[in-house]
Amino acid sequence: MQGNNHDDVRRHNLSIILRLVHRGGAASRAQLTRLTGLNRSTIGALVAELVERGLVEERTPDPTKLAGRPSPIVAASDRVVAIAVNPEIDAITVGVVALSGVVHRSIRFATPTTPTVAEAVAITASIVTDLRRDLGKYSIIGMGVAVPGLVRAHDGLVRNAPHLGWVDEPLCDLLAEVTGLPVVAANDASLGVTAERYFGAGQGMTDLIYLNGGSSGIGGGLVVGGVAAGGRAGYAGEFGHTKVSAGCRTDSAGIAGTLEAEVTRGALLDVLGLPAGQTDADDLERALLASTAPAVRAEVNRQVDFLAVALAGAVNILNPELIVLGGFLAALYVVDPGRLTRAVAALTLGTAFDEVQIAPALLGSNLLLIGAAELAFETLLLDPQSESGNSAGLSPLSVRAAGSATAAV
Amino acid sequence: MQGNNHDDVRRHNLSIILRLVHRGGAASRAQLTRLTGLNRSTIGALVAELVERGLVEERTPDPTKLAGRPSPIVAASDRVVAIAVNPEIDAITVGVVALSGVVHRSIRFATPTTPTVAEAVAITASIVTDLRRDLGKYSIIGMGVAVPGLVRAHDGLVRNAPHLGWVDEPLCDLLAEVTGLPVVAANDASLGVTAERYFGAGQGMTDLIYLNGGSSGIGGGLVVGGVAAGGRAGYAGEFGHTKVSAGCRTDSAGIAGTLEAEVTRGALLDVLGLPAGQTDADDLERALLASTAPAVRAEVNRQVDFLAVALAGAVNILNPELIVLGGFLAALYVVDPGRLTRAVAALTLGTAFDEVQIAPALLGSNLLLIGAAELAFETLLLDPQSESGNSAGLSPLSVRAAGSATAAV
DNA sequence: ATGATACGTTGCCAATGTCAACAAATCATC
DNA sequence: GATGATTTGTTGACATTGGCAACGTATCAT
Repeated sequence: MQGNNHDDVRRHNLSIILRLVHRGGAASRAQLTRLTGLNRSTIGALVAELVERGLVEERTPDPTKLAGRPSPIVAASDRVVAIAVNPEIDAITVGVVALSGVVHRSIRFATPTTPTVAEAVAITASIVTDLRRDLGKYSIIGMGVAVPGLVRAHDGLVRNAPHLGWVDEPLCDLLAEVTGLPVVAANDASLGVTAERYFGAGQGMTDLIYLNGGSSGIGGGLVVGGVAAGGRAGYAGEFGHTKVSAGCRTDSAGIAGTLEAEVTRGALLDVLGLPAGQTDADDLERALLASTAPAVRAEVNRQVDFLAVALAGAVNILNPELIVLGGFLAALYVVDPGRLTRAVAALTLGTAFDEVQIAPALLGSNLLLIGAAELAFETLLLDPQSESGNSAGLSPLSVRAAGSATAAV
Repeated sequence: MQGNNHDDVRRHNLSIILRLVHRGGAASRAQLTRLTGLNRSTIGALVAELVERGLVEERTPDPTKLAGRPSPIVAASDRVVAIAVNPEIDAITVGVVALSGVVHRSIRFATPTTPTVAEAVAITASIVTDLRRDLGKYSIIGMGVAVPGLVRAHDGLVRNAPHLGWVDEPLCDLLAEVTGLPVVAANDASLGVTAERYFGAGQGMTDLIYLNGGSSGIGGGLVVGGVAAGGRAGYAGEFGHTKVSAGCRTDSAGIAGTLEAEVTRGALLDVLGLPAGQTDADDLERALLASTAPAVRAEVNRQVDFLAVALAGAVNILNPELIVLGGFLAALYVVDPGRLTRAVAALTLGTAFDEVQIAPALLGSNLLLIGAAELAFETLLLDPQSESGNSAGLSPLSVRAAGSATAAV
């Protein structure tokens, strides 16, 4: 059933070390020795191989104030990068994320209309071509795409992205053909939970669920037993269609009484009297916190109570350590944390589920870029001996536009 | 974070081979070579070690009708056994299950009243003592307990078994002390899904959910991404408390409108006019299939529709390959498969979830024994080099009572 | 400057799976 | 019934890998 090993040992050990410095940040060789349980000499040899492959760099030790020979710091390379892509209804965002976790670039290309697949591919290809010119010294591992819709895990086919109007589009193949890079795609919320799990609110946890509230609905992802759950075909995490009421409001799939039908950003904006277009998640949160209007409070309470039903259902089934809320759901939680916590507790098996925590998402606008890049890195992390990317290009990266700066191209 | 390996290679390979012959049944050495991708000589050496440890046996080849030297058949031992225990409200069932999958014994000890923990331990200890006398030639690996309630994964503490009235009982420790065997416990429904996954309706699947309807409520278990999901503390799978209606009937936890409140065996028996005590799942299924009364049909439809809400919620979140229904839920499904299938489809994201299948549980009365034994075997399967049980006893096992025979002791 | 401590480096060793050559056991054909 | 083809077990040499112990090295404390 499962393959076995001889040189798999090496691959596995290289994989573990690369994962540790990628996800846990830089670590000394001595720390790696303790974390892995491997011998000092082995760690030395393994790190040497990773350095030779250009995947990690060794720095002179930090001043540690401790006796003994200082241990070199091993850090994931800044030069090994993945391209992260996130198509949305009004823009295509392309990011350059390094194995070290640094987001070198984040380019948001606004589109006048909702992009078709062909447009999205063309725009992405154009940005990538420009980036390659700038990214001379960098090694591009591959491309990860965060799609707001159902993505078939098997081949990255976009089965249905309702808000983009994409149905059965071979996005991965198209992007791979145009860019020559290996391309992987997944649902955006599934990537969100990956990002939060490794770099955000869920660090070190093995069982967590993530719900994101966007302008077009509610999606999510889950990690079960340390494994990002995709389900049979990669469609897992559709929390938005959980039935939470007997009401007749319907969601985007035409199902009545679901979480996505009852809990909406639009209803919050309406009751606050805010315009839909220019209000982002932070604005909404501020407005909710500032408002004392009874109508606002009533709507918040109504939505929180429905959210609690969906969360309680998931908690009873999955018994997670942590529930991470993103987008406007985070705002809903922050406005009245006690109400949601109590409502969930009332609907779950009391004492047994006391330990469940709820937290807002930590990663902001970079969430999806980090998640998509992580997807692209996964191949490399699984087998650091595989051909490590193709560094094609000319000049070094200029330093502008680091972080999550937004720039038209 | 994760340990690494040197001799781990051997352990891993031994583990894989033992798993293959345990779960997939006997296989020839040639088949093992293909399945594992290992070399013939390696398979030879590994199998030899397993034979020496008494974990597998080699038989002369079957007549294969093919050219070439016949390959010896490797089969998991019948002599290596686990004790499986399942306390219920009116009986304690103890089974002897071999690594080969054979259920050597199944002993149901009826109790006049709901057993306390002390009684359950005493009864089990007494049966095990008797068994040991009979099981001379057998090697007892350990004991697995299927508990109808919440079991903390960490240490096997029974947090809350409402129908037995057990709260925070260190059942594992008590049984281990009395019998001297390593004891592991888990929720009964979680073990049910394990059994169905390896030996029943879900063979070879990586994403499935299992719901069991018993006289005292609805529990379940899930396998996500090939891993049996326990959740943070092992409480995952409590499907019974999913909210499915706005009604005010309450479940055993006092929550209104849940699956367990609306979908009950009792209501079916009432409408059928059957007595609660003597009707088992098969009787109920027969009665439901035979009845044409409108009231019965109406109640079935009502329950099926509520069941669909809970299943749809789980499907949207988990995107499983298969839903396995056990106990009276299987009866509910079999009476009108189309209705449940259609109702679930209507509440999930159409096309994307078309492939979800629903099936009744395959394993009958042995389900929990097999699941509990699997739990006990897990240690051995993970590391076949660990001390493989203590064969203490005198005379060989008499051949009576194989299969699922029920006998008082 | 000396010692203690902690860590990297080096060479040797043991364990394990692979490989190739050979032997064995079956079937098909004459 | 003998021969060849085919498939598989067996055996011994081999390569790779991590562990280990001894030694060298870099820091801190006195």
